[in-house]
Amino acid sequence: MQLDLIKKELRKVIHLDDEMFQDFSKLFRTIRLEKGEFWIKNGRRSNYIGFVNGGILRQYVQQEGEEFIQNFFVTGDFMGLFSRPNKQRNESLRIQAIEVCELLVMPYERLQCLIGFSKNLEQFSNHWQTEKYTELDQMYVRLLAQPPAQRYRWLLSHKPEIINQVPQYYIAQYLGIKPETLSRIKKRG
Amino acid sequence: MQLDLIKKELRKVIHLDDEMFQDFSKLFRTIRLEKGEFWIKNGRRSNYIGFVNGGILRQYVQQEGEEFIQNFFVTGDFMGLFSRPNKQRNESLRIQAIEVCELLVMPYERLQCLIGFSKNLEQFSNHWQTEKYTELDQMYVRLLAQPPAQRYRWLLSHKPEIINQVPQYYIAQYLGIKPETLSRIKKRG
DNA sequence: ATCCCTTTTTGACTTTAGTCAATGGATTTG
DNA sequence: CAAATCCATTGACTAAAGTCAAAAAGGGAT
Repeated sequence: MQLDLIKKELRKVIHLDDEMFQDFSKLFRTIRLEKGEFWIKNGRRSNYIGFVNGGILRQYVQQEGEEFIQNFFVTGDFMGLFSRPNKQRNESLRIQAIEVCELLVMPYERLQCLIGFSKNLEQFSNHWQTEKYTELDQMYVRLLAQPPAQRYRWLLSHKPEIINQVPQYYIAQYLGIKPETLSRIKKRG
Repeated sequence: MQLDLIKKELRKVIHLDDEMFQDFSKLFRTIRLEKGEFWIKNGRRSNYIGFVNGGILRQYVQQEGEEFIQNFFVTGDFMGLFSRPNKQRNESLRIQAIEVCELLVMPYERLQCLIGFSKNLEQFSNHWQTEKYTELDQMYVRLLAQPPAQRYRWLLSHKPEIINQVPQYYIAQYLGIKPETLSRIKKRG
């Protein structure tokens, strides 16, 4: 099990000595998702939090036959830090591997338990909740205030890795436009 | 100071006996905002959390001369439960009283301190963070997936109090459309 | 390389929301 | 009360994105 990446990501946020990380890492296990497989299906909330150790996933909902992407998870992201205490799950929510992915997963309850023991992990949880909220809030304003072409330019300059790794019709679903429109935006510049 | 409402709202979420509430309530003070006054201006994050004891406010950003409303706060809402640990503040964020408002406010640090002592208040904080995140997430999907007319109908059936208390051009700013368009939507039904 | 399948691009046309300007209603102010 | 102001509505027009269908471009597999 390759744990350098998650250690590095955790250490961006909290102090975590090797011994603590040792304890922490014992609770993880690795799973592999093939392209097209789901981590979450039909809004069924996962009992696990997950760390993307490699690959890329999309979180989307289906409405009237169309798919709308809320978020991408790329290598180095944590998934599910918010999903747990959330009662009103969305039936159509799915998280799907866009390409082969390796995830490190841990039952949510265990994280809760660890957090109970360690002030550092509580920081970690708080940090990520706030982080995710802020991110969503900013995306919201973008969607509300900016026309498609600007949203695309933002994505281009702030998340180039997504544009490189993901088919264009997914990008379109993320930007809230049709693939044809995205194609035309790219053409105009 | 009229505290029945906040007590009721708190008790929806956590167990809080009269003695605890007594302690808690000592830390609040009341402020009155006239119509048009700001609780937060230029993204300057407030050191206070606030409870709307009466009235209604709008949270909005300005971009290229236009205003976009992210959220309304109505009687019974808490404000600022997320704002604290948030470094990258948005310069143009404002929260403004749409009509005369009465707020109960408390320094954020004191809440933090109380949370340190009381497991219940930690629950409270967690509950609200999750609540707010979920709400925003659902609004996001609505904005991404639904056309203006559907978004209006949703507002009509789920937040009628907003439609009743707020001028239509604010509703339009909230729905991401122009007032003229909203007018036409209403006409068609 | 060719074939097949998927994705992207392109074109013509339709639908939808935005823009600008004018009108009408309601409320406030002198 | 009339004048002024603010907001909502309406109409004619423009701009933007969606739709549908076809063509072009990639990307594997054999």
